[in-house]
Amino acid sequence: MSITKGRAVTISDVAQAAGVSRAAVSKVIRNAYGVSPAMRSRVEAAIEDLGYRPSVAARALRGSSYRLGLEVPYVSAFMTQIVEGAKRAVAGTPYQLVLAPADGPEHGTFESLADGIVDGIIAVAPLVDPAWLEDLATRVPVVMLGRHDRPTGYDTVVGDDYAGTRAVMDHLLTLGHRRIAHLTEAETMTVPGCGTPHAIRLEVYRTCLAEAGLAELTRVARRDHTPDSAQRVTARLLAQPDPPTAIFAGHDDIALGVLAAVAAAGRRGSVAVVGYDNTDMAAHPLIDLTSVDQEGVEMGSQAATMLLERLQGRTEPRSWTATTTLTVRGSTMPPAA
Amino acid sequence: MSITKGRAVTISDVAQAAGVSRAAVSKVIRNAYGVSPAMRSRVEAAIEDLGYRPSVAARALRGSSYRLGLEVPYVSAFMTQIVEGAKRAVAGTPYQLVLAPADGPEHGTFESLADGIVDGIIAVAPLVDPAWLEDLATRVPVVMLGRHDRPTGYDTVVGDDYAGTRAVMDHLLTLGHRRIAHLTEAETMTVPGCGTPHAIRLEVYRTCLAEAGLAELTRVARRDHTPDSAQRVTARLLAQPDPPTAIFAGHDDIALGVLAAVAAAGRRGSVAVVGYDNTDMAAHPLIDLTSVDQEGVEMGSQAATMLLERLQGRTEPRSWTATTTLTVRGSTMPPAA
DNA sequence: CTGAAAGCGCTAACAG
DNA sequence: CTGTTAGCGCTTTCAG
Repeated sequence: MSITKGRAVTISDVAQAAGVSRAAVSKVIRNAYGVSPAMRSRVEAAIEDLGYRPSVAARALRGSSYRLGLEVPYVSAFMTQIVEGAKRAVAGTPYQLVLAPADGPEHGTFESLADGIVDGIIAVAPLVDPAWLEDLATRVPVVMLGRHDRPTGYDTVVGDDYAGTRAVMDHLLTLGHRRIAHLTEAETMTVPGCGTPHAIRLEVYRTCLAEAGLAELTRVARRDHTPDSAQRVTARLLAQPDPPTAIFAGHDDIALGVLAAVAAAGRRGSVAVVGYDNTDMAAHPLIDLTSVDQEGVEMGSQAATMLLERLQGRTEPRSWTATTTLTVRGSTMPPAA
Repeated sequence: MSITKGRAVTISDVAQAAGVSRAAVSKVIRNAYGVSPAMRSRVEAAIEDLGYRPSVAARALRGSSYRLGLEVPYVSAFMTQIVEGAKRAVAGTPYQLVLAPADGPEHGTFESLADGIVDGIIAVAPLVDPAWLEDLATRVPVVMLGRHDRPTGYDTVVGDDYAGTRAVMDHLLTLGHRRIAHLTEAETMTVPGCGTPHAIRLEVYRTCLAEAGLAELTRVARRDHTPDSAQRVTARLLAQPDPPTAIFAGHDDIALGVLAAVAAAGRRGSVAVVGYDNTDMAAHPLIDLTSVDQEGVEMGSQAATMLLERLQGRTEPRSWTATTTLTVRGSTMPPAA
């Protein structure tokens, strides 16, 4: 790789160095049909020599950028799983993965992000308007991760939040808990019928309690986006008269806050806590959190694979649902006598 | 926002709809000089109406893409801090942050990532060849995060690994520890003199022990990239004759593995453990890890700010060093009697 | 099998 | 103050 000063080397430089036309170079790069072996090797030598790299911008303008955009609403342990899976699926293909972090709690920033410079988009954005996504999907392939819609224009990858939540509630009820609280995200994330995972977990939580004849013991708490919110909300919950004997957290990050509050209240081991996502921390012996595994890595991998399929021409929508498994650990126990 | 089918709306569509030239539209978008208020509002209406968004690819080809690339070698809690800081610095500017995860432990993938489609690059890549970076920096502004070189062509942001490590060792030695092991990354990451944080932490660890007359008690262990490696290495350490009474982990993620192994060995509370980065988990009451804070969020913010300065024309290299603070928690105690 | 030419959507000069 | 023009680097017909 040679050291070039200033301006980047373009396809013209390569063509000149190899004594061929720009089109010829283009063909070599893309392994296109109709290049003589002799020319190919000459061009490849020139490319190597000059340290040429095709301009993504120019390629994108003309056709594809070979970039896949992964929109992440926030950075969390679960997102790490998704990213890991997507990385694996993309490895070995000519595509590169690019992450676009949503810049804050405001909506709509999604649109401006990867858009225009990627060949396809994986959206982990439970709050984007489905109609808007359908529109976007007419222009660029889209895979939506984590919502239970059945769209026509794009693919979806979801966890089985119904089964997962039922497993949680069955577990807690079987242990003998009756005062089971649910600590979830802000109301905007759980609007009934909006199809987000948290909306469904909440709905199933309610249903399960009702089925067990415990509807009046339903207790839903929400965290906000301030630091340690889950912890403070839990503390308040535990300080109430008839405090819950079990707390079902919307996901592991929330559960960590719950565990912190439980520990701070000196109730470690006597209040059952369940999380969701089975992140690495849940398995840590000092945390030892019962949690629902929903194959996060596999979800990311499936999403990326579906996107690649679309890029290869598939047009009919597909949907993939992850299997959930309740991983029981030390954070759940029967209610204190 | 109207629903467009298929092809995206271009600047020509807007120009036509507003009855002006494409150049006029371009000027409006960029707030450039020389547009009458009347025309401006007409154009803005057309933009709104058609749901026009400028093509990043086309802009990049011509000039700037308004994208800043943040190269992350791996997704971790510390990276989360960096990203958070960078996001804050970029908020309110016309720039968007884009993350490029290195695709695996192989080297060199860095180059192909954000490159070509971003106006500037923040590299959190301790293993990239500095000469190569200097070359890259002649073409696009670069801020290197986390390495103690004094380059000429780009900016750097680092933590004070000297002071941070000294604080750790002083703390442990003052507590009375003598058999202090250091659990760090693979050898490639700590090549002496290579300027990575881990190389320096290792070097200072050695120096401090030597200064304390304990050079022969130096014990360096390394984790590899397999899952739970830190945990297994720690278990081995603890099983040795004369096991260490304190373990200084290269960063918090390693420390979590150490804590797990210590807990598994039933030695919780009798083996001191120190981490680095002061991530969220370190502060969790169930983890309660003594750790060095190096202002991760501020580092990310500084890096992005420096990049923006470069984009505004600064050319002389700058460097910023974060302050380190040892946060003492329950994971460190005097050696067992 | 190879090269010439026409744009992709946008911006930056310049001309009106 | 507004419009015309000439590319940015690449891919893609279409002739040679």
